[in-house]
Amino acid sequence: MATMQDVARLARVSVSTVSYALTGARPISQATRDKVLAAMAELDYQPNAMARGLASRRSRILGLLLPMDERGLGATETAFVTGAAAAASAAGYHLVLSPIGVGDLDQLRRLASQRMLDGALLMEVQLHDPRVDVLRELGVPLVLIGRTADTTGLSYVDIDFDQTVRAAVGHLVDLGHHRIVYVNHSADTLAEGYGPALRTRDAFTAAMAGHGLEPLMIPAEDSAAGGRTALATALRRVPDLTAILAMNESAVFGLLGELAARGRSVPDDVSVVSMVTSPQVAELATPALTAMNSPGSALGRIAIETLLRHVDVGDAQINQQLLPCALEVRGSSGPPRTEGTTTEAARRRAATRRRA
Amino acid sequence: MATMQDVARLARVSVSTVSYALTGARPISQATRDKVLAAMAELDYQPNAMARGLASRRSRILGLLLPMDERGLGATETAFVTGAAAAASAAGYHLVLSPIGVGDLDQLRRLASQRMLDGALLMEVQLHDPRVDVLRELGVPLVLIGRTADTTGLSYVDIDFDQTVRAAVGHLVDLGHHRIVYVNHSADTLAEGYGPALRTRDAFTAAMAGHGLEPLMIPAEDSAAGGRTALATALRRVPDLTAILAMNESAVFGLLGELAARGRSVPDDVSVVSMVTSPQVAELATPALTAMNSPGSALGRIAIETLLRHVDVGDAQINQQLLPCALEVRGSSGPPRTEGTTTEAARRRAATRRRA
DNA sequence: CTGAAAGCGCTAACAG
DNA sequence: CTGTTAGCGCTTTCAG
Repeated sequence: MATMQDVARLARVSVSTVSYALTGARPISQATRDKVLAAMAELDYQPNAMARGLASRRSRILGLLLPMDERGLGATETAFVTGAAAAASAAGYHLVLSPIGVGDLDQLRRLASQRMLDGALLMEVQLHDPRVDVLRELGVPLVLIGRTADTTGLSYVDIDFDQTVRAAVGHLVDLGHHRIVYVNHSADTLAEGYGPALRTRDAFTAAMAGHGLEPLMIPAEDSAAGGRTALATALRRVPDLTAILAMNESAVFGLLGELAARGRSVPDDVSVVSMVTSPQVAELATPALTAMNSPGSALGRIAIETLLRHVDVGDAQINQQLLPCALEVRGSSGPPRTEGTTTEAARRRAATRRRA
Repeated sequence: MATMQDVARLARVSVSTVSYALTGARPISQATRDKVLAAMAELDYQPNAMARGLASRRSRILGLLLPMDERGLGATETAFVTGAAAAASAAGYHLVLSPIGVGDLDQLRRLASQRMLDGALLMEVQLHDPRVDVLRELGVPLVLIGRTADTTGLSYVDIDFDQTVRAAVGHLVDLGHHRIVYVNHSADTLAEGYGPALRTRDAFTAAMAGHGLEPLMIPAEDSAAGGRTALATALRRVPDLTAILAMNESAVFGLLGELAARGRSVPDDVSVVSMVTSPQVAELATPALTAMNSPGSALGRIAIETLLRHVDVGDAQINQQLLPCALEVRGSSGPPRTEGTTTEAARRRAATRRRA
């Protein structure tokens, strides 16, 4: 493994010159630079990350703090990670994913106080996220993916839930739907103050009001069973509902299953629109889900760019940015049946159609 | 940020004593150790990772090389990652996930030759995986998750596909099924030599032969559409099939959707068993999928333990280990209808049942 | 524009 | 059992 000494010797310059050629921290004559670069190439030189980090007090490592629950990473999160990794790599930084949630504060504290991280991206941010306090206390720059309750002095990028919900409701209303039910995350999740659940709830209420419609939200556990229960509740409360907006990738599958079991066809009897969903997941359902596609990789890129600005200049400008999801119409949404269709009639028709 | 000097001064010992107290690389009297520990606690001391890494030529970082395709991380992979992270953390190492696939060789080369990684775990290993060559050349210890074609001199942990397939087929045969079709990954994936697809194919052939049954394998694209197409093909080739074994989490959803669309009920008309599937995903389907649960977190733990052995002693013993998946019966498998039931009759009965 | 040299904070001989 | 000290490989003043 060649060192900078070796390069300097071969190029017949001093080590500092090699260093400056590498970092560009001070001007170098073209002739010298060429000599140095040639020597580096010949020796297949790669700077030692630890030595560099020790001397410069910069690890060139950015952490992506990524709580991993048993559910895994959806395609949405993956797109985010991929976008972030590409942006970091382009800037000469390494992005390391650390499965650190709000429960692993000690681990985070260790990682940060060992000066391993030049900066951190927090995913799955909670309204009161203790990781923020830990990182601030240790002086590690950070950018949130999502938002805490109080975002003063914090940079973040997040989905524009308000606009996304408005677009989804607009799509359904344009199709002619009036009785639209919103299936959200669980009551516990709402009680915990999970931002996306709260923000979409409020956005749904506002969007429906804007169209002069009655908003009904039903919480659902993040599972197929939760979706089935939610559908039962929805049908009890609004027997003649014609559309469901869902913000719960797991529940939406149970919901579709239960709809089929009850003989309600999608989208003829009930339209379903899924929020913040990746194309890959939307295509898994039968029929494929009309969905609001999350801007995963753009979100990742912007987050890294913002973070690097903070890392490079300590007091960089705070950047708070929202990106909307784009509507992608697939098979699960369509115009409602004409008024007057009863539940019983619809069921009978569905059964008939199936036998045909 | 306190340094080791500060600790030494406060404890009235030399820096080397502090260092040895920290690493345990040489015996320390209890009294001295207590003094040092007290000083550390008082100063809230954390060793500087870069300095440590430079001096010891050990980064204490293990890389988990994890190609991220657009599909994301399933619950299976997540369990693996979580198990590995826990094991690494317990050993005082940091596990960093790097979204590096076989296409990002340059990035891997940089990471490794900058001496950032003490060792690496490779996921999604291909039969001829160039990452192995890069790491070996650079002297970075590695453990495979999966297997290359030639595994001499390589440690790996992998799923015991042979035993897993045998157990799945056994389950169906015990229920009374004879006409069992195997839905695998795509033809392209097979042609590329993707290990799990090839190994399960062969295991399926062997298992069926063991029961005196005819094996039929059908490749399917990794998507819902692929599953629908595969079902159509399967029914064309074996109109009276009673069971499907699937090794394709995406296709299995399309397959179930198509089965429902054709009025074949699961499991009454057709039993479905999904291989190497996590409980979370299995529960998403309606009915919930009988599945072979992958040993994700155990796999991760064992992989890390093996890797650390290689890191600690350069010429550690090669460890090649296979873990089986465990059968978990849910709603998608059951006894077949009695012989003689025609497709038409089954469809009619299904429709009737649904209206009841 | 270039060189010399003083560290960065820690580990690991080498001495006792 | 403990202390002294020479690096690890690089960055960054300070001089020229």
